[in-house]
Amino acid sequence: MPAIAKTSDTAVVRAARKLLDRGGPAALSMQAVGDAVGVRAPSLYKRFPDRDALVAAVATAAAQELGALLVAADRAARTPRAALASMAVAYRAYARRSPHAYGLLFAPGPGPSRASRAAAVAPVIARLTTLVGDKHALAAARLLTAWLHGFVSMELAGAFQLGGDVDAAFDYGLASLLGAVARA
Amino acid sequence: MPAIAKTSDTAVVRAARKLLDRGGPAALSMQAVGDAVGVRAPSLYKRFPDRDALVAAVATAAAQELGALLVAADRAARTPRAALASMAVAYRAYARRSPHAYGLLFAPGPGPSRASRAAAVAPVIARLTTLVGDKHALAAARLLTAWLHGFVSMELAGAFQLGGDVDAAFDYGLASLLGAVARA
DNA sequence: ACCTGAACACCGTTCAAGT
DNA sequence: ACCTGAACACCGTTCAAGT
Repeated sequence: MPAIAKTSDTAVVRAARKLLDRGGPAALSMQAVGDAVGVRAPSLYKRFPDRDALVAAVATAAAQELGALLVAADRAARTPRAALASMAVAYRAYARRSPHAYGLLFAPGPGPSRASRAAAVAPVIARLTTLVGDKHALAAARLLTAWLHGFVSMELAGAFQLGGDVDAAFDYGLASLLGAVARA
Repeated sequence: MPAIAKTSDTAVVRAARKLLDRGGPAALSMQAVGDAVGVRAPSLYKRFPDRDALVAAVATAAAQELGALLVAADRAARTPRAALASMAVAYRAYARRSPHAYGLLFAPGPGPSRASRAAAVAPVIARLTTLVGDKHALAAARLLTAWLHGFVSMELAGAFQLGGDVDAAFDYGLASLLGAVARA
């Protein structure tokens, strides 16, 4: 009874992510993932209880990836305000670069683990704490992250159809919000 | 060749919406919709080219429904600022009452018609025009609607997991934004 | 003009059987 | 311990045949 593993959890998640990036959620089928890692679909159920669990693992990896990018953007900035602006730009860039993976983060259905989602927002909360104080940091973080998520998901959905400069709208929104929270 | 129609476009959309409300997108299957209107699934293709088109029709109806609620909230208010606050509350209430229908409005995949989506936001833009002037109305509308959409979709996804009062965070965000746009 | 049953290709998932 | 083929129930969709 040798029991040779032909693949691994991480290889499965990586393959699933690639299929998602290339073709959206519908392309992430158990059969396609199995093909990509050289295994039949039923074998995947030894690693993940069902498709939702696999999708959730992809979402968790995406949340970690985004969190790492925000940390990097935060570190490269010199003032709290510049750090928040830099994280906002990095956030939007990630969503535009990986729209399907981003779409998993706050969608109904299988989502990232609580820990990974909390970790993704942690650097934003940390900066806001130094900027507005403990008392308002959480509410301010929710204001900023809600706007960020709403803006990029509307942008990805093509909901900004009334013309005008979308980049300018992003800058306007960011400046308004940073001004508003600094004043709180 | 009598050709008796057993159902109608509006009855199909209504049945699809009910299935969506009750069981989410997965419950909106062509077979279930056919059962609900007393017809076999293939007959639905005489009315809608495919499932996405039917879902888009449900999304369009939802956008019109939300737009009408915003207009009503707007009309009941006495000042531009009160009207905006009232529309924001009505917007959130709609999303919480009909989360699956709301989820269609800005999601990837089949969405509402451009006209219906524009109509849903029109009362917000109108109020902002009187409040901040033509020049900033569009950017201000995008700030407000992006925050609204982000807030309610994060709330629906259960993304506010760090505790605190979510209602208070909504009020804080709304007050901050109304202050920010009034100042612009 | 609309409805139907039969068929096709594709899902996710279970499970007994292999090594 | 992991992998497989076969099977099941369910999809969306097409199409020839009915009235």
